[in-house]
Amino acid sequence: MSEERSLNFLEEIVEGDLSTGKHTSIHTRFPPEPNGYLHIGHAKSICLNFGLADKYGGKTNLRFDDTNPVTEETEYVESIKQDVRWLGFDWEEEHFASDYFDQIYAFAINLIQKGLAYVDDMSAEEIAANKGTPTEAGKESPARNRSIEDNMTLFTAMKDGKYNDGEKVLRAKIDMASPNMHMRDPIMYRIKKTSHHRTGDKWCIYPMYDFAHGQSDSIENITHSICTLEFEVHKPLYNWYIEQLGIFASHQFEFARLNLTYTVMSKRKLLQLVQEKLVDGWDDPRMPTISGLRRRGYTSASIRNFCDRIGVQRRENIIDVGLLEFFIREDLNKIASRRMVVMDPIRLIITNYPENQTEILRSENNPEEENNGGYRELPFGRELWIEAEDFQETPHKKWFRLAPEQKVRLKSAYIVTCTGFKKDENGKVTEVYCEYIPESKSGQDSSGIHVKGTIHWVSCEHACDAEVRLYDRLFNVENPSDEEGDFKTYINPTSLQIITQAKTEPVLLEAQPENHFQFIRKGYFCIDSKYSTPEKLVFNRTVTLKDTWAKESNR
RNA sequence: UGCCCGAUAGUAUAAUGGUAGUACGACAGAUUUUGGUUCUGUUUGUCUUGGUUCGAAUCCAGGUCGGGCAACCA
Repeated sequence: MSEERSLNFLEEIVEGDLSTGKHTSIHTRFPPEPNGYLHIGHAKSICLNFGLADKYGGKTNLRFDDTNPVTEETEYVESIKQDVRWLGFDWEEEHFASDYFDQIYAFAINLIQKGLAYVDDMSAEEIAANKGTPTEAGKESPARNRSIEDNMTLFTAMKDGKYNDGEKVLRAKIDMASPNMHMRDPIMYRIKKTSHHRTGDKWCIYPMYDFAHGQSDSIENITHSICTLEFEVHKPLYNWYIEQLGIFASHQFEFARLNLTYTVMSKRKLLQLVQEKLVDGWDDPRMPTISGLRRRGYTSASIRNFCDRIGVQRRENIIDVGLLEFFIREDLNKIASRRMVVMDPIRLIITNYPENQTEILRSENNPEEENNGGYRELPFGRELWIEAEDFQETPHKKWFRLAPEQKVRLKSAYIVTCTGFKKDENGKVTEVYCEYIPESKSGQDSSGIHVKGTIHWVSCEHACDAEVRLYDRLFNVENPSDEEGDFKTYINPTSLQIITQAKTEPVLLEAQPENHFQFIRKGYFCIDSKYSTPEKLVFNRTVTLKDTWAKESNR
């Protein structure tokens, strides 16, 4: 089934480690900080970590990197778990860095007793000032040569809450002249008298990322600790702690994070959009979050396929958001039920069709499926809603929809010939008149007439009203973070268009939140899980159909 | 101006010293009761300069360009 693919660099590393016997099995982990919602960039990491373990018969843990109580919340923990599951992955073990606080504390004591850590009393500003610059060595703190006994006493006092935030820190004694800034006596522990979402007020000192992450990996026997490129400079420190502590040697490997055109991906920026109410929450369908994509109508399979296709490398990249759209169209084309919905309705009156007559026609659910995915019933009558844009008074040269005297097929119904139209006082066409050809009925057409155009329609008498939300990219520049000034000035003002009076065929009343639809000739849609009610349906457009006519007509 | 990383069509991604291939996009055509889908074809690329070699996208050296690093964030 699966095509033959060459190995990515992480797979090569894993295969190497397995074949040399360095490891007999592999263990990865996905380590989000619960301070925001997961986005498509995390999906790449999730697919990587779970995919790698799965491919080589290993295991993957879910671990929450919750070492900073100021930013973390249980709400985020729950959403992260839901999103990982929705993406189709199940973790081996669930952990929290906070579960290891006792052990990490013991690691700190261990380093103090080896003379490799000391309590510093300088302020944050002083420490920064003494750190030097990338081209200049830092200065050693006067506290650096405190005795082990003093350090023990002071660190215990820190833990016991004898000091306020910022008064003391525990630092590793490494090298203030290192060319790697992270090795210049990095901070291991800081005081934060803040309640933690899991440990409450048990602790008032919390380990820094660097003094928690590698140790957590080690405790869980993670063999391959995969993270993004910006952590590359942390690796020497990651290794230093593990070495000095003499614990299981996990190894860190870095890959380039995902960037998408017309999208921002940093949690900080996404949080801003949410807090400043520029979007409707983390799950706004325009957000690149997993929950946003889900609400928009993306399938988890399409996201997995996307992540698989973009691969993994160590070079910076920005991927065309069109590729994501390709994968969702590919998936939805196979599974979405076809329905007819008119978004900008005008009346089409079939003058030679009997008044008060209704016919029940049938139409295939999905021509891509076996047996057309079954059929649904479609009421047809003398007056129909059609799209205003499907009629042109003076047609474009390659136009093959409705125009005076032109013929068109009404999808799954009859061929009609346009005989006239009516305009209102503003010159807008409000009604189009036509005559139908009784012998041209869909499925039993004996008319011998072939038309180029087919349009969708909904019976006026049977139509249901619905709200339809059309989404476009959130930003109108390719790389908002690259532009001058505030990224928010590049928000696309028309990224959400709400159509309140769309006309739908009656079977859509049965639509369920998990259903995917193709509104014929319009795009893929789903029920909005947040605002749709049985009384008032609200649909989200997942993505448009490819539209070669739009290109042609714009020439 | 220190350290680290990277550079293959428009965007991604292969080729692991031996024919630069694939996907998306773009363009053209065929099919089509969705201007959708499907099918066919076309198009565009190894950052640069040297070196090693019978042979270099691949190895080496210099350059150029891009990214990261100076939070008591992760």
